[in-house]
Amino acid sequence: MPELPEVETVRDGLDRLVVGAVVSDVVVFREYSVRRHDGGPDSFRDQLVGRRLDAAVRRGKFLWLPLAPGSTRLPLVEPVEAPAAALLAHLGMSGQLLVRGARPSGEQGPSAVLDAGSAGSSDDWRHPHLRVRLHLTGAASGARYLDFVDQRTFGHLSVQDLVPDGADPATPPSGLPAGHGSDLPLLPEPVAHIARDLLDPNLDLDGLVRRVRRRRTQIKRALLDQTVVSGVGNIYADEALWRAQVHWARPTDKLRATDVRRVLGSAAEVMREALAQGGTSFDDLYVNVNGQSGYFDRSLAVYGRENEPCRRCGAPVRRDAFMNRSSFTCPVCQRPPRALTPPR
DNA sequence: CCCGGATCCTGCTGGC
DNA sequence: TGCCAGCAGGATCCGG
Repeated sequence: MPELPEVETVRDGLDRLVVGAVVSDVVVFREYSVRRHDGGPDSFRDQLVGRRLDAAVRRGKFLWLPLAPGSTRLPLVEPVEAPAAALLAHLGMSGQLLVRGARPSGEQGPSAVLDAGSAGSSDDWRHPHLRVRLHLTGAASGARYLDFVDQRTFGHLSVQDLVPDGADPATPPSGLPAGHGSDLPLLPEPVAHIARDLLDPNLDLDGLVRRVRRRRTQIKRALLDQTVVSGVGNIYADEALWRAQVHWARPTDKLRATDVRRVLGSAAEVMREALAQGGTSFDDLYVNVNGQSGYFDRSLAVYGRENEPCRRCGAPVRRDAFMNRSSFTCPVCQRPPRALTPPR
């Protein structure tokens, strides 16, 4: 499932392969995939055709490509005006953004084969779950299509106005890694209420610890609340809590600051490790822009490992129902709160 | 404002 | 073999 490391992997691929390209056409195969766009598929197309994809930016699990007036000519001078709109993407639980037709380049290493899934077929090959296709011109990589593929359709694309950061208007100055975007003062409107993520260089960690401890909920709920801290999903939440040896049901307002800090640090750590391995995938639902899977699932300590031995103490991993999904814990390493001592 | 549960959707899996 | 319930889950909506 795409969480922060997977989305960042995609962002990096888009940055390298489609930024600078101009959208020459848009085909929406499934209207539901642009349901968050105000005006529907026709408006979505109208607002993209002729515009240049100017950057690839991410916050948490949201990803966007700011739009600029289209010109296939390489700009000699940076545009004076900031883009007023962006193509916004959320991958949901099965969304993929696949770049097709790009030429391999020496710098891209083994990820440079960009036609995964289309070997032997024509350039117009369509994935069975293709929902939206952007036709591109002028990409330095040679990319011809940007395909939004999404089996379970929780993901979506839209064009959104860029607005000031609602939760954090006093944005620190720039000088940050290019492309990350935390130095950009404007966000797509649906992202304005999303908190900074744990890999954001401008994250206020002390403020986040205080904010978590002010809440009256369970620690895992706080971790999954994208208005508190973004980018963490069910998988990395369980992995982070296991590393920090904190049970998911512990009440936030009774946790020590040092424990909250350790949980957040573990989450950042596990996501950095996953990112270094190209993200997590259990099947082919998550892939990078080239259609290749990450390998982090081989490193998971508890998620999806019910009844298998804890990698730290050997006790069988326990699965609990949680928020209409699952939580995986080591019953020995992660002591449950007294109020919730589980049966058995 | 804060919290938590229901809901959207598709395809695969497992039980009978 | 076939059918259907259950499951996966991020963000949003809505009721308390």
